[in-house]
Amino acid sequence: MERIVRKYRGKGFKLTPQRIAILKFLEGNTNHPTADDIYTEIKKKYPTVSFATVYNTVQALRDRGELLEITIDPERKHFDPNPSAHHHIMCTGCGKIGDVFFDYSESLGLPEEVTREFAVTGNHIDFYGVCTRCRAKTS
Amino acid sequence: MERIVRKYRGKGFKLTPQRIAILKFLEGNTNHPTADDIYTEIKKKYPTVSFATVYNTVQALRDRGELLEITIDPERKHFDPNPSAHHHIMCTGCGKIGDVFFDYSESLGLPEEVTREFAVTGNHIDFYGVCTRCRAKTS
DNA sequence: TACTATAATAGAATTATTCCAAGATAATAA
DNA sequence: TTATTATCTTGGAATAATTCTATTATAGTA
Ligand SMILES: [Mn+2]
Ligand SMILES: [Mn+2]
Ligand SMILES: [Zn+2]
Ligand SMILES: [Zn+2]
Repeated sequence: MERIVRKYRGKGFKLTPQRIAILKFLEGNTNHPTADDIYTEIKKKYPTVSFATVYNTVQALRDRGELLEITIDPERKHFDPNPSAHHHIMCTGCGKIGDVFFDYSESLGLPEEVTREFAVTGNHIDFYGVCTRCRAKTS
Repeated sequence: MERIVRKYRGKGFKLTPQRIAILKFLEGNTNHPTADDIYTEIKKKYPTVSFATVYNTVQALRDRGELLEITIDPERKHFDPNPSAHHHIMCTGCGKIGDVFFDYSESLGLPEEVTREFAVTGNHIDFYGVCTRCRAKTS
């Protein structure tokens, strides 16, 4: 917690109790929570917290490059406190999202008809699969 | 149009005028339209068409593997009448989505810690970039 | 301790998408 | 053809995710 406070204080990022709670929840979190996941968690300690605060905070973090919005799930956005370039895999059974830490950049050259039209700035791979637990169920 | 009718008739896919109009609009369409794009277009000829019909139809097509739902745009779903495996690139300026026809499968091996947990079934790459027109504007 | 820019909040508004019940019609077979 | 019926279309309501707004509160700073 002290680490978090130290990291953000004095960077123009105002640290309120709600924000600190959100930052603590996100710190090292690899579950790729939704806005509702964050809201539900913070509400335990701050029952009056609002969705507006959750969205405001993740937007502020996103704008500072501290957090990524993940689009792999067609139903809703998921948030990732790890802003380093990496990819994701989602279980088509339960929706669980896992990390894929591997840099494929070297392999992702684009056809000339694409580079003629687009100046490429980034990429993200969505993998799909079935997790261990879901395989156990179905079999 | 006759080709479309021939393709779907007798496959348990009931062909109504609205559906034929949607199929015609999608046929060969590489613009990755949203539900609203489809609705707006069909409404020109069938002013009473509803969003329910648009969504019902794209769902029916999706379930038959004739159409893909694209998640590259965090704001809304886009639909792609080309169900063959391919990837996409979106302009971060105007949102335009282009196709990337290249099979990267060979290069997308996954780390063992991932394959230990997930049985991989598919992948899709989102590329980001800036299109020609947007580059012209900004410079 | 006072000041002020910024944040938190409730709730309304917006937007995308799904659901539902009633009427309409495409496909099929007599 | 015509009758049958499963499926589709439709308007509108319902849901769900996200954003906006006006007001009140407060963190950081002087
Ligand atoms: Mn991640
Ligand atoms: Mn495409
Ligand atoms: Zn699973
Ligand atoms: Zn553009």
